[in-house]
Amino acid sequence: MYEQSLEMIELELAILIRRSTSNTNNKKLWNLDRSAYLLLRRIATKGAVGVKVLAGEFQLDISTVSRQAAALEHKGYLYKIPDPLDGRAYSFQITELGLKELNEYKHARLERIAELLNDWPDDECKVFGQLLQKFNQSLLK
Amino acid sequence: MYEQSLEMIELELAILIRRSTSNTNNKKLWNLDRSAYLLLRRIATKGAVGVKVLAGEFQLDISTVSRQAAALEHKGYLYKIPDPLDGRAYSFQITELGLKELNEYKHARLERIAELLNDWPDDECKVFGQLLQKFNQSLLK
DNA sequence: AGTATATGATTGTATTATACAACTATTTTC
DNA sequence: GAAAATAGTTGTATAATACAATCATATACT
Repeated sequence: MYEQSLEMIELELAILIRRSTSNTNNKKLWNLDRSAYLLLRRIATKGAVGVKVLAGEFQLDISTVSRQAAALEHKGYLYKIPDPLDGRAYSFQITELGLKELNEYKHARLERIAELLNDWPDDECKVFGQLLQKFNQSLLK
Repeated sequence: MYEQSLEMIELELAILIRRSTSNTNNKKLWNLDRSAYLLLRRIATKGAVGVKVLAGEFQLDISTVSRQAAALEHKGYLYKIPDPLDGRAYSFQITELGLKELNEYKHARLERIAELLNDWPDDECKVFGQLLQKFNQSLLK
């Protein structure tokens, strides 16, 4: 009984990752994510930070985040602020353009997901969100 | 109310994909997946098929699957069977070694996930599995 | 104060997963 | 039997990632 749920979760997680990382379908809806989306979102909601902190939060290598942030800076979505207390350090802040892009992208994602869930009852959506959150929290440990 | 659940699902899905595709933590537990695991699993449970069918099922490009299958063949996990009716076509079948590898890997995954869910009540596990499955099905459309 | 060590960030290099395009060898259609 | 379609592979390019080396500045030690 429990074992059966476990197997189901195991399989469905594998499938979810598989479908979400194939470019074929979702193209720009699940792929910008992995790099830019959460980064922009993090900065937009919790303010400027340096790459070290970001890398810690995302559990990515610092070099990876450094490149991502540099790419976003290059696109004009982020700008660098030198740390006044530490000559080595910078933080990245989001620009107006970055905020605009972020909101458009988020909006597109919400629309797409709403479409997927359009025949789901409200309480299932609620539970699904909560369980995903709970699962993600467990992944941090 | 509904909007709030939607936003939560949207965010948590992004986080789940993010965490699952970083190499840092899970290393070999979420990364072999994307390529080999579901492929081996598919062949083990539903029998030999060619790359075209696999690519269709996984919504990947045929060339991608062709390389993945070739890699697994090279490792001795799969072997190629020429189609007796069509000189162009092959199907891949799993070897004893492939089956062994698949089971070990699956076992490791189940263990890891059981660990993550160890304090979840049975009914939450059950619902989580069902909703993941339902969501994945909606992704096919 | 001056050297050694630690730290924040970037850059070089390699790997993996992917897609698209070109190609080969067969098969199907007309 | 020629033309078109199809199964699969291989060439080439891109994106996301990690690890190692490096640079510049800070901090710690004596």
